[in-house]
Order: sequence, then structure tokens, then C-alpha cells
Amino acid sequence: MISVHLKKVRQRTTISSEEEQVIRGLIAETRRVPADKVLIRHGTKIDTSIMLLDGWLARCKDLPDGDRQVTQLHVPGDFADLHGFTLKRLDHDLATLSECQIALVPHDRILALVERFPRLARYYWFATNVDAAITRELALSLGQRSAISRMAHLFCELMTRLEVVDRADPDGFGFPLTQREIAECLGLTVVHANRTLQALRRRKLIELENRRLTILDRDGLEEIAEFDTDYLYLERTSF
Amino acid sequence: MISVHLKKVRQRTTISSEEEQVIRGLIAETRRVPADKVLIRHGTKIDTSIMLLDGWLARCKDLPDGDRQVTQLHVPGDFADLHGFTLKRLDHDLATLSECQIALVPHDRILALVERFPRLARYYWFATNVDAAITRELALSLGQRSAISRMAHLFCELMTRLEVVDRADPDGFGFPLTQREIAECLGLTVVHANRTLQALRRRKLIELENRRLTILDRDGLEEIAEFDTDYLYLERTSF
DNA sequence: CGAAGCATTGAAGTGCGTCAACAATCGTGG
DNA sequence: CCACGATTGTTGACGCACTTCAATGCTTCG
Repeated sequence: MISVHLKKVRQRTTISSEEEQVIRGLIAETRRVPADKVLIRHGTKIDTSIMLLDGWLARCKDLPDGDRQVTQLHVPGDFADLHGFTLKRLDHDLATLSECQIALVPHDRILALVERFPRLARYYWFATNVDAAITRELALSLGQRSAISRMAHLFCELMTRLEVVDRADPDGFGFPLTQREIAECLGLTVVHANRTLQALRRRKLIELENRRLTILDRDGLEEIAEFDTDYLYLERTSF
Repeated sequence: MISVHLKKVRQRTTISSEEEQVIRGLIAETRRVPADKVLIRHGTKIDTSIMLLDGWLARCKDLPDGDRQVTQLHVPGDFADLHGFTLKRLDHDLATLSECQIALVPHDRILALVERFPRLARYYWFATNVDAAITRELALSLGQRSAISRMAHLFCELMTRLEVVDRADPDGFGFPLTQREIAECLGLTVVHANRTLQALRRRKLIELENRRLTILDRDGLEEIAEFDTDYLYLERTSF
């Protein structure tokens, strides 16, 4: 199951079989976790990071009044809180949105890896920087785009990221989030997220039923989203 | 002038004199740049990163229709595009908001540093991860907070970050941004940014004149901002 | 089968945007 | 040193995207 992570790494760079073995060796344990569990609470000291092998994870930030912002959705292959390796605690919760298969990666193994394999160290540094770029794009969405454009952008991004790890179908992907959770990703209320979804349906851009998102008109969706993959840094590099 | 960067590093960890020398050796050149210049255009291949020694820099993301979001403001001591070391191009522009003193750091020097000093490598990885945490907090602001709370939050954050590098006065700091630029940081229009500023003034929380921000009631400002420094990771670590 | 969560719809309210005018300040050249 | 245009800040009137509140049906699952 770690192959989904290796696929993501190989999308960006070529790795030797020795490097592959070291990456495989990161995993101390895999675990199946039900939906709607907080895996890591913000502020808690951590000595382990989580790699997502299957399912949907979210980084959530809560406000005192109960409002919540999802600052990142994770797809399989993502090292969900690799930044916790240097930060030692998180400024957000990490929560499951569906049943998930996760891998636990002790920080001392990451430490050993980055000391022995500087090239992989730079790849993983790169990976956290791409995460940050995705968050910047979210800030752009939240600050400047309309609700419909924001939602279209989210769907375009997820489609692209899932394609990288071969978890998308040609015309869509399984998408188990509730409308409340979608709203929390987009800085909208549930009611308006619902109306915005319907606007996208009415325009024959997407369909969403039975926890599956179907993209009916990808070009149209990307146009309304002003979607451009630049910020995902999909090109290959040597590191 | 690089001492402002060393101050920021020393805030988080203790460095040996050898390490200090290596950090000083990063700088190939320092340069004075006028206000309102784009130092790095998004998408351009880069082999040098920029450290801010004095003045104000911003990371800007533009949309086709001319709308713009500032995703980060930089204060002296910040390694403004350290993430460019791994990304090799930026997904945003890097622009001066005032006259600035900057230092140019060639990527091959960063490479040499991280290979020889793994502990400093982890510090700089940490630094880019704190940057990302600041962007997450911005996403929370843009997605969930009201205009007045967002603006208060920005001022609280800048005060705190400037204090770390000793560039704040006890009751405020020099703040040369125009209201248009403030609006671009907060995802607001200029008109509403102006009215929001006046609301903060009316509540006797701040004053802003002659390019200087005075904080009249810090507790009050932090309360309206729901400000908590956790996400800035100010505590010391060993790395 | 019943309860709880989820999706949907309508009606009314509001925070922020848009448009437009004008005042204040700044920078520059004469 | 003043004149002048350009930029920045301020204000008012109006509009709209999104929120709020509330009700209703639809799933899902114990």
C-alpha cells in the first residue's frame, strides 16, 4: 500500500532501489481508522508523522465560536503532517473524513533518512513546500474568488492530484465528503455550498451523487476556476 | 545587517560561531531596491534566494482580472523565498512595498550549507514550515473571520514578528503600506479596508498615520483578532 | 422503525462590493 | 518655492453575494 506514496515520489524524481527501500523502511506500522476521528490534536507534542495510504484526511483549524476552516485535504500518497517532523507540534488538527488506511512514521526514522540521504531530504523538503504552495492557492481562492469559482477550483485540484497517484477515474473520483465538509474547505456556509453545488450541476459541469464526483466538462470547470497546475509543481526535477 | 537574520535564528535555537560564520557566508551580495519593484516574477527559473534585511516585501498572487492576493508579508530577517531553493521557481511574485535592503543568497551556497550542517538544514526546513503555518492562519482569517477581525489579526501578527527581530517599538511600528496593499493582504476592497481601519480607530485600538501603526490597546486588539501566537512557533528547539 | 444526520428550499438580513465624487497628500518640474 | 498632476484616503448611495433562520424531506444506520 505504500506504493501509492512511491508513485507520488516517482512523479517528481527518479529513485534508486536503495532509496526505495529506505522510504519503505520509514513505516513502522499501518493502521485502519474509522471516519471522523481526530488523529492528531493541534498543540500536542508529536514524535510520529502520518502518511495517508487510502481515504480522505483534512487539516482543520477551529475558532472559539465553532467555525472551522479546512486548510488542506489529503489524498492517498500524501505525507499528511511531514511538517510535524520539524515543528514538533501542529497548529491544526488532523482528522479523517472517511475510513482511512494510514502509515505511522516515527520521526527518528525520518531523521535517519535525511541524514543519510540528502537528496531524499531535499525531496521531502520540496514536498512540504508544495504543500505550502497549495495553501497559498487556497488563500488566493478564499480572498479573491467567488463561491462557484472556489468550488470549481477545489474539484480541479483534487482531480489533478488524484491522477498523479492513479486514484482518479477518467471522468471523476470517489468523493465522500458531506456538504458541511465541502463548505468548511471553501469558507462558505452549508446552505451556500449547497446552492453553489447546484449551480455547478445546472451548468452541466459536474455531478455529485452517491459519494462520487463526476466531472462532465473539465475544460468548462477549469475555465470557471481559472485553474492552472503551475502551483502544484508537477514537473520532474533532480533534487 | 545580516544580524537581523541571525537574531531570528537565535530566537529559535542556539548556534555555534562556526554555524554563524556559515550563515554569514550565505550572502553573496547585498543590494538596495526601491519600492514597488517585482524582484522575482512567478514562474521564472531561479538559482538565488532573497533575504530581507530592511523594508517590506510581499508575496503576491495575481488573477487574470487584475485582482491580487498578498499571501505573505515579510519583515526584516525573513528568508523571503527560501522555498525557491527546493521549488526552483515561485508560484507568486516577490515585490517590494517600500525601499528595501536585501541580500542575495545563491542556491549552491544553501546546498553546501545543508549538506555540511544538517542541523541548520533542519532549522531552515523548519523556517519554511513556519511560513506555511502563517499561510494556514491567513486561510483561516480569509475563510472565517470578519474584516475587522482579519485586520486586527494582521496587525497583531506583524507586531509579534517584528518584536522577535527587535524592529518594533513598544507601542507599534513603522508601516508604510497603502490602504490598497492592506486590502490586498486581507481579501478586501480598498473602500472596505478604509472603513475597517476607521472602525479600529473609532474603537481606540490603533492609530495609523504618517506610515506608522500605533497600537493603543493591544489586549483589545488581540481579543477582537482572536490572536494566539501558537502558529508562529516562537519557542526554542534543539533541531 | 425511529432517530439523527444530511440535503434542499424559501425568505429575509447584512457585510462587503461597486460606483462615483471629492479631499488630502505626495512627488516632480518649472 | 509654488504649481500641478497623480496617487492615496475618505465618504455616500446603492447593489449583491453570501449568511441566517427555519422548515421539510431524504438517507443512513443502529
